[in-house]
Amino acid sequence: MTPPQAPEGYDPYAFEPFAVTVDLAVFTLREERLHVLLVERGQEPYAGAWALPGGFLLPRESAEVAARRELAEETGLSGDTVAGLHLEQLRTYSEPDRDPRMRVVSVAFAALVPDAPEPRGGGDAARARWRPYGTQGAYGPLAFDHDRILADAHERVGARLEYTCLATAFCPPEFTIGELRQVYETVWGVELDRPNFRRKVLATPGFVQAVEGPPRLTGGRGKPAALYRAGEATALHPPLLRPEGRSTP
Amino acid sequence: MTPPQAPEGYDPYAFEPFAVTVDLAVFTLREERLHVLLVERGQEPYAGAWALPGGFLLPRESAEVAARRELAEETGLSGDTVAGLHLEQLRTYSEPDRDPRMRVVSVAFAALVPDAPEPRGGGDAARARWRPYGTQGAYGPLAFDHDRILADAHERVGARLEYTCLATAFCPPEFTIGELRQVYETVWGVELDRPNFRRKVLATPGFVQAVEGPPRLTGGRGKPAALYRAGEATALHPPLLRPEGRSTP
DNA sequence: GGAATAGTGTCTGTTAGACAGTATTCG
DNA sequence: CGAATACTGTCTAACAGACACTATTCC
Repeated sequence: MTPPQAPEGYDPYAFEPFAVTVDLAVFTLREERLHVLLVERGQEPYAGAWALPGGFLLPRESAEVAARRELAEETGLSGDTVAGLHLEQLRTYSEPDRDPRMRVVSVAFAALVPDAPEPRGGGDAARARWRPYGTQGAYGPLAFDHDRILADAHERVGARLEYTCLATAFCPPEFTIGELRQVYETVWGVELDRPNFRRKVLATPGFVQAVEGPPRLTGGRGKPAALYRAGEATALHPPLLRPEGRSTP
Repeated sequence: MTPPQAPEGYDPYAFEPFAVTVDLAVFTLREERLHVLLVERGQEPYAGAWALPGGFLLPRESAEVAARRELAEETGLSGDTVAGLHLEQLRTYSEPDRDPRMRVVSVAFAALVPDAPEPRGGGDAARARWRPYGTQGAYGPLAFDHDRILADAHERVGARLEYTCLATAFCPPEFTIGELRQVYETVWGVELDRPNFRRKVLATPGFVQAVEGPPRLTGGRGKPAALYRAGEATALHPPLLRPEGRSTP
């Protein structure tokens, strides 16, 4: 809400202040593996641990704006590039002790990046690295409750692939059906039947649209594949369900 | 995140403080119509306007705990009852000017209540009323950005009915298939084929389980219907899609 | 009996899944 | 040539949607 029971001339400083931050689970596909962007913490608490990128909301920023700003800072990508990326609010984490220093409420986002340039640029980006998803254990548990946030983000992205055209957000502007299938296979961790996947995608109006021009070789082997662009549709009807059949409870 | 770039001994009071609140979109079914719980504001801003119930997070409360506390306060329901209700985090609204008084970040929740006792009890509950959903216009626009939050909540609940067993949260502990169908029809605003709906529900393992005992008359007419309880499943596979085919983009 | 609701059975067009087979490219 | 990938076609079992029909109750 917004304070119905707040006293009339209530004092903004009456309560212990809350800090509000954004945390980002940024996914990309590199070498047929799902990768996530992590930063190494330089200071306590959790100094030396890996964490999701993120930061404070500035005084006149919404969480969405702050998330895009942080994304640009951490990846070194241009503002224009970041403006076109898929960014989706996940949920808000507000357990009182999630940060030992003070009360921090964090709005988590999931972002999808098509290609994966190694983070570069000044400042924050210097500490950011792409890490294969699922191997966080190799880097020790993430700082704060970021393991939980990351797991939630992965589950959400997997579920969104079923009902939306989100998969194209992982692909470059022009892509082959095989590359699109790779997105599903990599995120879901399953193998899909190639002919059936192709038929399903092409039968869904607005999912992809053919691109004129010469086909492209995939990995140097096999027949060159036709190219497609993302279509106008955002939702998938009927959905493209995961083989096993797990959904978001 | 949680401050990676915060200066080492940073001062929690350095920034203008953010207030953090919860807003609740509480739905119920009364007389075959979807109703939402609204409160009438007694003070500026938006004095006299209707608003979603909600309130500030207490210093050591998570958003979920605060939401259940507010729900109990506004409805007059017991803590035990509220503990069993379906409560789902929607998203967080953080536009800088959503509250003219100060910076307020609000975590919105959607809640589903099976029966609809008129709100009673002291304090806040006195101002709360059930209002038919879709007629907010008759009461003027809601305060703050609550029209938007309410619309988002409705869309989310509708989408969740497709993929989860959520519909049983609108029903009393024992219900008929017809009552369950009413939930879908009312929230979606469509008519469903009775035999097909029945077949689909009974064919989904874990959605409902039969209850021994005598059937119950529905509305005083027709054949008494068998009773069911909510099953163990939380997800619906395959999903029960809306006839038209709109999903969550 | 008429109206209303619960419940059963049946038909049909669509679709998902499996899989055989052809086309094109690289080494 | 073999291996790998793209693409086409076909078969089958399952399912959604439509709808006819019976059963049980209140008026």
